[in-house]
Amino acid sequence: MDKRTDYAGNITSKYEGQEVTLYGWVQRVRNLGNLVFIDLRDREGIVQVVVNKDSGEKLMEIADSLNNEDVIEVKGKVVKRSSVNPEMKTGEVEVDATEIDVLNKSKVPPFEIKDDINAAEQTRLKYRYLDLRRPTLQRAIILRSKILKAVHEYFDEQGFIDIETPILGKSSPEGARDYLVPSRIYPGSFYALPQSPQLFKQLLMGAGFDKYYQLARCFRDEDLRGDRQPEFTQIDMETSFLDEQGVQDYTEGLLKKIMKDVMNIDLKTPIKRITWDEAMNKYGSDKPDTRYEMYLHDLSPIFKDSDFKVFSGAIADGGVVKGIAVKNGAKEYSRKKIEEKQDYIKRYNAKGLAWVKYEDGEFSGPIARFLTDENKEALKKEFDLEGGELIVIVADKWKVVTDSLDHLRREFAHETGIIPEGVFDFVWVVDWPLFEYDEGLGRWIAAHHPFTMPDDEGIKLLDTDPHKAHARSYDIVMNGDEMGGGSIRIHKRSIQEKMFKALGFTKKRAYEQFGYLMDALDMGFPPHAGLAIGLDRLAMMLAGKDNIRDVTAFPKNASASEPMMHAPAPVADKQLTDIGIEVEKQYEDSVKETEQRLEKEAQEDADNNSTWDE
RNA sequence: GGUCCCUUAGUGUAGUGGUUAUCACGCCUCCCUGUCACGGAGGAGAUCACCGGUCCGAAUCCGGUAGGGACCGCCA
Repeated sequence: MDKRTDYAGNITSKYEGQEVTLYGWVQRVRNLGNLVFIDLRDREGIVQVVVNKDSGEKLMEIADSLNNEDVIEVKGKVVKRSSVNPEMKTGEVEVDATEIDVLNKSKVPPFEIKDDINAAEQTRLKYRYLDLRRPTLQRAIILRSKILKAVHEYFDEQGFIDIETPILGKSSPEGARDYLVPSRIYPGSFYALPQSPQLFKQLLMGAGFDKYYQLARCFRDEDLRGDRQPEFTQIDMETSFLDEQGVQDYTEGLLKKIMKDVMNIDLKTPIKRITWDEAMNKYGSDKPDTRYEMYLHDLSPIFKDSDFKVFSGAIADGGVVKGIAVKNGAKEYSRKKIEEKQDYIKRYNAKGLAWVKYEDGEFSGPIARFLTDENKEALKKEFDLEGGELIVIVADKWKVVTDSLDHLRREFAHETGIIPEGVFDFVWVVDWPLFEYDEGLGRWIAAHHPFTMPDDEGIKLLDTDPHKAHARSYDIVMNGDEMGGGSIRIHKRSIQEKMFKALGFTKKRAYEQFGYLMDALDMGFPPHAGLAIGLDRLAMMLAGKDNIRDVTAFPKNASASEPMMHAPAPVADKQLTDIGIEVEKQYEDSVKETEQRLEKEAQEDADNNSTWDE
């Protein structure tokens, strides 16, 4: 293969007059009879190749025979175009071809390789290598690579040491479900893939490495979402002898570099801070979108004695009444539209959505008649009403109210177009509770993880009233999405033991699970703290995508399967025998079905496409 | 574990009981020397996901299965 002069997408006027050799894919052929234009595409962009009858009959024949996605080598001279295309980076020039070699023909692809397609997720994933040819995905994957580069550079500059931790680890019942890996040598025993390298990185502090970082693969066997994959990458860091401020400074330095190197944006630091309490009260969320206001207002004082039992009753039952005012929402939202939202928030267990409109000095809507003059004045004052607002109110248990209004706030903001574009608004959420109550399990669990240091007051509370304790933890949030989080860790055995006790561990179980950690803490373990940033989500936000799959080269679909290679898939009986595992009877049928489906697909593929003569 | 939704040429879609199953892009053939979402003329391409039921008649209604999507739970 001859040496490529440059990427097709880089052939600008600086190559004018030069003979060039290019490789790439045929994006499009425009055949005008005795004049043929070929758009040649590679990862950097597109350049126009031109062939006409002066180029010779043979070249015309080749040009005429080209199909989309054929891979070709083009030699030719870069010349000025007679008509410039200002839309293209390479639009001032074109390549007057002297030679075109077809390196590999392409069948007609299942979808076109261009940005504005909307092929089904399934099809895109099945032909992922084609999907990844699309410029928008190439840009996203390249952007991700730039983030990785900035991360490595930053931590190296700051004296951090990149240390790999095991992928085959030990299962721990805390937190998310583990992916288990059966052991052949110890049939019946299992490794677990790490949910995060949490304990390893702490132990590395114990080992004296002082500043650690890693681009760590993490695995969680939980249901997927648009922003959640079963395997993902964390930008993981841990430091010794630093408090919150120290870790946050490093984080801000990192984010500043990423924003500059990748986006060419100067991130202002220090990043503002908001307490967890304030975030919950003003935004209804522990990951507040701070790009716009539309705050939640506590209306409980206004309605606690109201004749409207929905409100006063909720308060009497220990709940709250909160609302948001949507500017210009009165005209925008019909009764029907509001009722759709009411239906939606039922999934957060909301019983209903109360609403009033304020227009021309008058309140209207279904609950307007319950409002006393005093209520009306109070609402005007509370929301600083100007006219034209839609006010929506939820009265319920605190959690239901915040969940519902968080959702509504985001949706109203989106729909009324008040979210500024191109803004990356970071905020630290600090002063978290140490524990949260898990309704499902019916017990208290660690809000962050069990190795998080309580604040000074919290350490005292561990003995008396642990669930009121606050944690020395912090999350970094951007545009309403959690980017990362971390904490000061516990570095003393006594506190760690109290923590396990408060979480309902028995001494026996704590030592079975984490004895090695507590032993380590007793042997000169330094105070330490750290943080992890979710790389995938950060890349997704910076790439302007709304789905994490678009910044992951080979993602799983929403049902945690991968339609190209077909993972997960049944394995040979011999493999199961080796590890001493038997598939339960109840799953035999579905395993067989899957096997048959995969076999059939492979057979059809071979029948239709194979060149293999048997 | 739960709720809701989807499945019609290669792709995206229209189609609410009787149609020759709609349209666009793509594909194929021919014409065309300045296109760049080229243009023009013509053409091929769909057992309407699968199985069963209701009906004189089903892409359409009902039930089931499979595959897929969104969300709640779960997950930081």
